[in-house]
Amino acid sequence: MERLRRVVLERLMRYYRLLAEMTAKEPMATITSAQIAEALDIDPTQVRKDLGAVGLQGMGRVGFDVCEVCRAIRIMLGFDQKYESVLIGAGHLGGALLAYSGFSAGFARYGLHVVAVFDNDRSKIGGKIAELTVKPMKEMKPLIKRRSIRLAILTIPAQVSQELTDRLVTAGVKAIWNFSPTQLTVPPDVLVRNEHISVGLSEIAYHLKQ
Amino acid sequence: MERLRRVVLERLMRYYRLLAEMTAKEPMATITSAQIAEALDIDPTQVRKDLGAVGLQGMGRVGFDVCEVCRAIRIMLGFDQKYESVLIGAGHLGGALLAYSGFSAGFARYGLHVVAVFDNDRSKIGGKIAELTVKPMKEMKPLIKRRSIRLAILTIPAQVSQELTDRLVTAGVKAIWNFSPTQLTVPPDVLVRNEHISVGLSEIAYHLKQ
DNA sequence: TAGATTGTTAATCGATTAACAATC
DNA sequence: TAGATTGTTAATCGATTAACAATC
Repeated sequence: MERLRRVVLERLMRYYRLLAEMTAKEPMATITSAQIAEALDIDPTQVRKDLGAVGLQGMGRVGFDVCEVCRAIRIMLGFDQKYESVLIGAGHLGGALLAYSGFSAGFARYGLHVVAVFDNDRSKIGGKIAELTVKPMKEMKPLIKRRSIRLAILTIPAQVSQELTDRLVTAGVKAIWNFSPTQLTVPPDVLVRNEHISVGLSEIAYHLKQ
Repeated sequence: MERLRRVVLERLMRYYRLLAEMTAKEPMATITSAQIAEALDIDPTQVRKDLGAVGLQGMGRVGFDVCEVCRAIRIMLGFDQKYESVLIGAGHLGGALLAYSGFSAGFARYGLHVVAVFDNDRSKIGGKIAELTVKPMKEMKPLIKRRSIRLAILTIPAQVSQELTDRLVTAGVKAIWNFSPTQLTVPPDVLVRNEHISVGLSEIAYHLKQ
């Protein structure tokens, strides 16, 4: 099976969330590509292509089986597995993410579990955010190795994020969810997913300026 | 001048941040497209095209004047103007964004200022987050009209976000920075910028699954 | 001048959309 | 059967990259 591209993965996630939302409102057995396309404002052909890419087959005149679609996406994207992760940076944003990760409707339903929080700030170490005690950075590497953790979430200031990244990679981390507003350098087998929130401001400011 | 596309705006923002970061470390008068390209891992031609799109001209054998580049981007993207905005939803994420918006190194340097926070939750109303007092939703519309606010930041649960959006649009808002994990419907003159953080999880989970 | 860098045109690449036969 | 929907191939569109003459 060919490796799925980023845009496809993102659309699959949207389909998945849409179906979860729709079935929560009212149960439904099947859905057509046109219905999905309309709800998400994209082309129906695109939807069929994407669903085809995860091995799904629709039924002529009926559409796709909702349960099958959800199951296929869940398996293809890996939501059926459990990913333990560490959060680096116990600031406001870290706290917000941790709050989401905690309950079942949050990140947990995609398999993500934060098992520890680390920070350099002495005033934060020992404190609690969302059930977890903030630990000093020096305990980071041993814990990652001991629990074979492969994902780290970065919510620290830009200045220290590259140095931290190097340490995380050395410790064995294979994916970094980067909320620091900076570009990170990593080996080719490590994935960095950037969530540079302020990038969105460019579009907003430009629109409001017009 | 042709309207700039989203990808171009996002890259311009990256150039801007990169230059801010680099000049903070050590002052520099000029920079080449190759230097920018290498730092951000993109093609040098792309950089020259983008800078050309904001009216900049480089100098043969020298590159671009750093100050000129920053100034042109700042003006083109509208960072030199001031945008008053309201934050809807006084939860963890709202608090995190507000914390960023407060100080000078945060959103303020892009012209964004949050002037009020609203929430439906009675236990939150009257409380303070980052210097601002949380206000009840019914005060939202009058305030938006009175101060001619054109931007709203949405950090509320998905269930109520469409209804809130309709009210915001009626009140006169022209751009919505949407952190709710849901698709919003708005008139064509209103911009919605989605920051669906969990979309990033699709890429991460897929990578870790391999 | 020689050489590095720009600016621009052309070529490539990939993603989206259109068309339509196959299917239920 | 008739008609709606899929799955696939072809066409379009846009974005990225390559090539190279012009410039300082």
